[in-house]
Amino acid sequence: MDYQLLADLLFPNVTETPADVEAKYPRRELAEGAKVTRFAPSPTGFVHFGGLFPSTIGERLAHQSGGVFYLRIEDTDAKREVDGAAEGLIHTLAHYGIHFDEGAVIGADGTITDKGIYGPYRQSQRGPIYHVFAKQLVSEGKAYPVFTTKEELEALNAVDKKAEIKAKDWHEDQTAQREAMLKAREITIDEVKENLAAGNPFVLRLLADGDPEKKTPFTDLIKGKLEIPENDEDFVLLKSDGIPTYHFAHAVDDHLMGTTHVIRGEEWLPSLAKHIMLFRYLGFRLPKYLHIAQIMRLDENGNKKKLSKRDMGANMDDYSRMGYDPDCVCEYIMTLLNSNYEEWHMQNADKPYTDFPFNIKKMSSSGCLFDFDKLNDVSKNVISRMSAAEVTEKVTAWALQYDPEFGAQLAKDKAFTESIFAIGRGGKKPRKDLATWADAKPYMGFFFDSKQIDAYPEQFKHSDIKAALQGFLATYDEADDMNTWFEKVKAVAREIGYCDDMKAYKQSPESYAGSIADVSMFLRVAVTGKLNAPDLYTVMQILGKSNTVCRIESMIERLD
RNA sequence: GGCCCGUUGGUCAAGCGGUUAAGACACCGCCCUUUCACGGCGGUAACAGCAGUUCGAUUCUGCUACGGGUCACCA
Repeated sequence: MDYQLLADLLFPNVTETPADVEAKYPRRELAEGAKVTRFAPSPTGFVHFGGLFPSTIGERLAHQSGGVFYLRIEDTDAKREVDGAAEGLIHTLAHYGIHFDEGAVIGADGTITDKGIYGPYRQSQRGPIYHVFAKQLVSEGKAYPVFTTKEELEALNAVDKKAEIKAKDWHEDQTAQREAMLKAREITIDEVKENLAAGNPFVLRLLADGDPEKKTPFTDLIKGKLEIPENDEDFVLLKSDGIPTYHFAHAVDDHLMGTTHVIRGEEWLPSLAKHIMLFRYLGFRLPKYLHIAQIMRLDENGNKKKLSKRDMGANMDDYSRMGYDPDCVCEYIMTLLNSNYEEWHMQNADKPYTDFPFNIKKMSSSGCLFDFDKLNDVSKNVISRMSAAEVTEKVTAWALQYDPEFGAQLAKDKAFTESIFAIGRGGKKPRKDLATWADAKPYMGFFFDSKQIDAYPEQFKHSDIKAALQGFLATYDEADDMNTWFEKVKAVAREIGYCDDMKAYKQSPESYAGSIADVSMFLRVAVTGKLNAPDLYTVMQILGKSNTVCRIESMIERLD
């Protein structure tokens, strides 16, 4: 077989050599140890949690080492592509603080443009580059074409691959595939000419020389030492439309773009042998690999399942809707990525997570379950450290978008709103009431809306409650300091025969009708409408005298 | 079904041949406290199983079980 002739027949228009292409993409000049990483999504939908994970790792590794982090759009499957998905991906990533030095970026006009000299950064625009290397492989006898008629191709595209594969008898199918593959390898120049003349499309397959009985030792930066069987499958390099498969694009692009570390999900582990073979065939140096474990969820039977796009907590845009701050989500991701992050953070509470010395060795090799409890806890901590002004701004912005009525109330008097969020904030032990911005309304909505009122516990006589409320109003003075205010509440308690000292009350609760705690509760419900609320004195101060008195008076009326 | 990866409390996880097997979340109890939140103290709870190597295995090896992934002209 004259391979050069075959190559010319298959790729008559390709005149460049690999060396020509290499010359256009010079090696990056980077400091020792600098890592070049990338995020390479296919634009088939929104960013999901499992995608933010590797991109965070890539961003950290690159930027922490003085390297480059770039975005490459893997749009080699036109059938699955979703309009606008690429733009959405970039926006969502930016929302979570993931910024790219290079690659496909949103230009000033809102459309995607290339930034950097290693482009194009959209694989659909790199066709000619792939063909140069494909031709090279053919000319070396390392790849060969497999023709189909257009009718066969249509039939192929019509079947539901997933369903078909699931129903397969594996053994039988693999034997048949193997036979077909071996037969296809024996194509002759004449057959190629005939097919070409007939206008039949072809796929280009790699001629695999591996023996699966032989294992190649391989070290993955996360999984550690692995043994992978050599590849013996003549996998597809170029699809019949001339577009490369993931495998081929991965090898060519990551080589030309100078990727030093490939970060991807562990579902790629089974095809690693293919990639190793491809890099060898092409004479490329293999990058380092980090195969990260999948994020899991619990299915209805209690089994772990890969967190898929439709699951609760998968779509990153849902987190915005639920009111999670991106900083909180990033923080949570860091705790999942590096087990020592929390410890570091406790000692460096004032530093941003980007100061954390991210370490590949600390990454877990097994998949973790997504845990909202933990996310909420992390969020509460992050938010508790924010200033009242920051919380005000963020809650308002969130509410304006997702709860406009509430948002308008918050925005109406910014200083008032901020004074509410200032309660218990700023000290050594700040309150932790909010995990999400959506928690704000149940927490402090009573400042704006006095219609929701909790019922008083049944054991208290309305006459007592009423007497307490009236007694309080009789001496209430907004100018009182907290101690004076509380002394007055105590006096009210005594007047209605309740104990004004908790220690004494606990000694013999049966001696009293109730305690100072109950009197406080009478007032709290009247003022806030709730059994539980932040410090009552402060609430009254913020609410102001007329509001406070008005609420108590209307409660007195209700009790009549 | 073949191949690959994984398995420490409910969850996330330290550990890297000798430990009373950390810590965080969740849960429970107590304390603080006019409620809540915060904070403090304490508690329940784990090395999947079986062999082997070893003076000694959570740690090394093998097998089994369970879980996950993959086997497309998808990524």
